[in-house]
Amino acid sequence: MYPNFIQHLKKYISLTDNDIQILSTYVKIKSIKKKEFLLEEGQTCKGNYFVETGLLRMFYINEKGTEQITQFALENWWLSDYMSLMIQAPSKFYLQAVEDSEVVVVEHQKQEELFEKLPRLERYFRIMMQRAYAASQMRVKYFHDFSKEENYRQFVSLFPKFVQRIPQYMLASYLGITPEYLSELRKKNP
Amino acid sequence: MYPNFIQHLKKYISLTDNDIQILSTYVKIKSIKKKEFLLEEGQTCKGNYFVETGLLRMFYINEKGTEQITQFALENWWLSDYMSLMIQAPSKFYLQAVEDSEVVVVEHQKQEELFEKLPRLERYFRIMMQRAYAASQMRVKYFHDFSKEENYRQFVSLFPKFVQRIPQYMLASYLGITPEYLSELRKKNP
DNA sequence: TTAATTTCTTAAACTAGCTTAAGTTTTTTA
DNA sequence: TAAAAAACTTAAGCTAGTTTAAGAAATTAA
Repeated sequence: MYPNFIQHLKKYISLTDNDIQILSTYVKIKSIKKKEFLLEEGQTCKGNYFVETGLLRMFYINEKGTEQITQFALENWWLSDYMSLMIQAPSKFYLQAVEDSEVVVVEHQKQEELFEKLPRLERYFRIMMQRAYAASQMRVKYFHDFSKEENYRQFVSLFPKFVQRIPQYMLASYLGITPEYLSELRKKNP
Repeated sequence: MYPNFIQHLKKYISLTDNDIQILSTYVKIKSIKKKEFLLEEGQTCKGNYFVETGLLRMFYINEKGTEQITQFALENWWLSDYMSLMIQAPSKFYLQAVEDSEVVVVEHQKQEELFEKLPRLERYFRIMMQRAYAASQMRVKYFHDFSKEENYRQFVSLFPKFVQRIPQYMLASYLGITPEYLSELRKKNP
């Protein structure tokens, strides 16, 4: 059903077959096609999403009306608008599939019940949130540290396979540069 | 001893007097003077720090040799280099007191034992990490969304009292602008 | 396999924010 | 309370990255 999800859980906490059985009644799997949305601006975020297969992006529309991508999520990553999810308030973000994807959904309402049944999951999610936060602390550093050009070169050399899975204008948006400037950088030194 | 810390915990989880007694054998309080360090570049981060009173900052030295502040932590906030803490590798960051401060220290070695004794703390830290990550998701948005000038005006109007506690060059560093440019912005419209 | 749509490129004019350098004001220390 | 150190200001010249506009190439749908 969702082998990556189960394997991922087992990397951080121990789970019996019975635990997994219980878990299965609290989460569901959802298939979404490329360009479909899990969340749109103005909606309240309903769930925390684990990418079983595929690729998601998080973005918002800025005041100029252009998409600003803030995150991607590949296989084995969690994605959500955690502020909207936590306080159950309308989101400014969109969550959308970049490729046809399978996601494991933990709905907000079910999450508390799930933690009561399987308190060990608090530990798993504590580790996930700490990892995500640690990554975002590093990202702030890179963001300040490097020029846009250096940021681009760094990204391409660190994640070459990922770069092949997304159109160039999405990479530009994620890096916070215009597609025109990215094009210039590639011409200069591909 | 650390009333803010205990009160903060009790906002998120229930704790008996006995729990608090156990807790007290796993954490310690540390007084640090203005400009003293909790962590310096090259050291491995040894603890997670809760600001009982005072004000801390996190920064690194960039390739031009200037300090780049990435975070501040006021009363009731946690601060650490979570990547260094998690993987116990040398840090690129400094953690320093901006004012004389009292911090509650949860040492990395003790943390796992503490979670075994008081598993409920996993929940508390899960919530703390989720809050921190949610805040950082919003911060990425503001960072992209606003010009440096708008970012400055936003910050000052949201946190006027905080702005009074830090020197201007630290605010400039946090906002990612030069002190000279900040000075110009203030002249234009204070 | 053609048309429609989406994505990418080129180049020139422009601007937000930086650099440099010198001077002034405020805070800390002796 | 004087001297030293730290923090802030001013202004001119500069550059990384944007904007605008038009066209070319690649995907997708019919």
